[in-house]
Amino acid sequence: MTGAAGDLEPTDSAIVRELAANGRCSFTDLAERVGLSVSAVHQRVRRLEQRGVIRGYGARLSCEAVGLPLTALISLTPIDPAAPDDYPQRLEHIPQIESCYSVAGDESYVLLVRVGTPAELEELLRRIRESAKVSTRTTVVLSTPYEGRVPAL
Amino acid sequence: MTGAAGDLEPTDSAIVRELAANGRCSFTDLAERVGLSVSAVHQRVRRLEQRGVIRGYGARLSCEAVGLPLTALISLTPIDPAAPDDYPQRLEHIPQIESCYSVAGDESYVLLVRVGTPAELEELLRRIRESAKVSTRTTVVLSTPYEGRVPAL
DNA sequence: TTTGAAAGAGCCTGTTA
DNA sequence: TAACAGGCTCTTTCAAA
Repeated sequence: MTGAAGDLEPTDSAIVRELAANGRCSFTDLAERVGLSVSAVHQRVRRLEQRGVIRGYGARLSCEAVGLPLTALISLTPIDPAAPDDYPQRLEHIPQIESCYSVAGDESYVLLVRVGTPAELEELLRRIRESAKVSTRTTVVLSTPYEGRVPAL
Repeated sequence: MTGAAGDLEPTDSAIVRELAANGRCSFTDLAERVGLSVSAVHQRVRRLEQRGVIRGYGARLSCEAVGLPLTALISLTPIDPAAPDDYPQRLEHIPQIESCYSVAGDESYVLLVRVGTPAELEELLRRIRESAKVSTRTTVVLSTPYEGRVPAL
């Protein structure tokens, strides 16, 4: 199946797919691949950006090559169930936290973190527990067969 | 290669940081921000790409806007412990799987998946169990306070 | 490794259909 | 909306230091 294109036109969908895979693709190439004029593509991309469909562009980095070879998933459980639920904000300042998901289940949040060494992970856990008053359960990532694949729109 | 942790030069580090945040940044802007000539920056970026530090570029998409509002984390446990461990390959063809992590702990893998509806999640789980001969434990993501933040190099 | 220059390619606005 | 045409910026490659 081609997947759910959501409320996206076929042309917009093609543009988004192309840019997701190839973020630095020129408008000229883009135009060729989706079969439109350059200015028409240009206009559509701007609209996709303004509508928030495209939130920005980024380089895909090799975590290892960049000094962050250790990835972990950290599940958070509030210690005081009566405390206000502002955990994401309390943790936002910690740069090692790449993603923060609010989840259904036994635990309240799952964090994806990147560090250089086990010692740094230990220190990070200490900071997380301290900053957010939570208990943590950590799942260390041993390897990453694939990650951040482009969705099939 | 050598790829050890922070063996990234300050200048390369600045370039990588800038491109991670701003993937479509022009070489001219990049040169200004890191204080180098355009051609020097150009050369360094090419080298970072060849060394695999920069693996590519992509548009950051809004999953909701793109028709994939439902995210889940799926933990995998092999049914037959004697079976060969080729689960990632067996699942690779399923486009709804964005990331696949091999993890330490009770379970063997954690998948991050994106679908449009609960029904699609149900169907996806069926396919995963079938394709990989695993049992699954699914954690539904209720909201995403933040995701894919740029690492602090 | 960096620089500056120069040719080509691509970007992007305003205008027309 | 989409195409076109313009002026202008950016990319990319060179020789040189």
